[in-house]
Amino acid sequence: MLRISKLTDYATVLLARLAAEPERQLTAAQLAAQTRLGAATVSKLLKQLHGSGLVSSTRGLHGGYRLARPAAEISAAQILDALEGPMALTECAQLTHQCGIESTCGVGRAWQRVNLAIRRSLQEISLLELAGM
Amino acid sequence: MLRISKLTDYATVLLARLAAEPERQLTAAQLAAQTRLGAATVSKLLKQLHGSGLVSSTRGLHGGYRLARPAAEISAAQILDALEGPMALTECAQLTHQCGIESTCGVGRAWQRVNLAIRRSLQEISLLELAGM
DNA sequence: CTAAATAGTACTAAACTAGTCCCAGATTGA
DNA sequence: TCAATCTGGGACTAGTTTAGTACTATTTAG
Repeated sequence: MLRISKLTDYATVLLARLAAEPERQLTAAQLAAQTRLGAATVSKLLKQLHGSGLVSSTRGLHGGYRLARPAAEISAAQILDALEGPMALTECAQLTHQCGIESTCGVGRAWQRVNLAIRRSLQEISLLELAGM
Repeated sequence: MLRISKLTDYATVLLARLAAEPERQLTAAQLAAQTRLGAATVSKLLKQLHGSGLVSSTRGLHGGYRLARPAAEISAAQILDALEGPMALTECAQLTHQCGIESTCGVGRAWQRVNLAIRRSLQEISLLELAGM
């Protein structure tokens, strides 16, 4: 159903929390408590978000996470990219794929257009809006 | 990665084939041969497409499938709905869901907007275009 | 040195996807 | 009426993906 994974959804919730208090640095445990998600899951997600540059972190005692840049500068597309990799609606739309009927079906190319249209929609929505701010 | 399933992709290929010869009635076996997809899979997909009203069928000898209406009047959104059910980007976006943090997170509502934006994109693309016609 | 954090990796159970198969119902032609 | 050729509707299985957990290493403040 053209669904994003739960984890991506969770990640958005976490980012929204961070966006709500941009000056503070929140630990994974704090975020887990606030969102009622599993601590291990939250931790994993934050690592991933850090890996893709959406949040910055400080280690050690009194460490934690915060947004790497203002919420207004983080788009839904970037969040999806961070958690689900570069978007490709179909396998045909990926560069490496060879489906055998590609030359005759012409459908692959069309999905790419759909892809692009969706991507544009996603780029126009910022974390600010996702967080309801 | 915001991916549609292979089956949906296949279904589009099948619909494109049917769109290419709207006057003929093609059997599942013929379509399977033309698209090089498994006969059983093609059969299953066509049943599904029939169930959701995108193709019409006639049983018995010399039976087969054809588009239920002109390709121009079938949208990508309808195809996705037929195969993947009503689109909902997240579980939060579904009516029946209760996630416990919904009231505070506000994210669910935002995904619905994204949902809508994507849906509009999909509605504007017809099978005619998907088939490259 | 120790406690509190993040970083990284590995693992498991559950859910979903893709694909196949079988048999019942419908229609046609001999 | 009978047999052949279709679709219709399930059930079933293997494979893959997702969600969630656990464990260990590393960093830092006090």
